[in-house]
Amino acid sequence: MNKAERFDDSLQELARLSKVISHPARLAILEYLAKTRTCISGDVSDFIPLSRTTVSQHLRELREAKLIKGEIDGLKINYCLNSKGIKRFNKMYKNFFSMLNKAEVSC
Amino acid sequence: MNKAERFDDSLQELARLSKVISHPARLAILEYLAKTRTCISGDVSDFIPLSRTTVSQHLRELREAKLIKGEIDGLKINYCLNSKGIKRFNKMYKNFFSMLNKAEVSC
DNA sequence: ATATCATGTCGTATGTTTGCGACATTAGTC
DNA sequence: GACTAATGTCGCAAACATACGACATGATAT
Repeated sequence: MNKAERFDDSLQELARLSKVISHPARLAILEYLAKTRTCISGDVSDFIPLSRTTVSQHLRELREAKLIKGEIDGLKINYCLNSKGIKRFNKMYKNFFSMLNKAEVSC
Repeated sequence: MNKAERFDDSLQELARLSKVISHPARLAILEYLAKTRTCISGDVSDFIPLSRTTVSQHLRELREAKLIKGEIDGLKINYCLNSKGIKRFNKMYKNFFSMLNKAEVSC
């Protein structure tokens, strides 16, 4: 039933990345990491009103999408924003939307 | 089980809009409308490799998110991009990501 | 009025995401 | 080595999204 593969690669990737930021918990995690630039470890879950398990899964999705990265530091893991991945996303987004914005609209 | 309401309004709205563009069919529809600036009616479904029913549902989501609008013209409906809604989305997106990009990263 | 065309909505099957408790793993501490 | 702390992974249930056929609606043409 998944017919996504019928579409263009670039559309698919933008869709995939958009899906990653389409959950408020994941946006909240990104926001939190932006604020605490010292990339505090997984006590992200103290800040986010969800169980540790759930936060851990959201962290994984963000990591897999390369929007954040985690560095092991003994027992803890320091998560922080992955500027490279974020820039890549921004570029794809901009690309798509500048196309939309340039378009003439006739109704 | 939906705990989304625990999050900030602005995060929720950005998440909601991101979800709308998180499906390649919906991106393809936006791209198509950008190309055929004459906002051809629902023969969008001839272009998109999905059934008319499914396309109609995707159109509705785009409409509800104010990314496109439809104008009834006799029997047909002319869909086209809703620049206002698109700009609003762009603004929210930019807002959020400029915050991320300004953030210092220390790992 | 009835036939037809362009659309939309409903119902439903199947797939995906979310949230979480329970268990597993791995690093330091005594 | 046994203990605890910080994480991660598994497995399941509930919710949500996707896709589509079948039916409903509404405009226009004959």
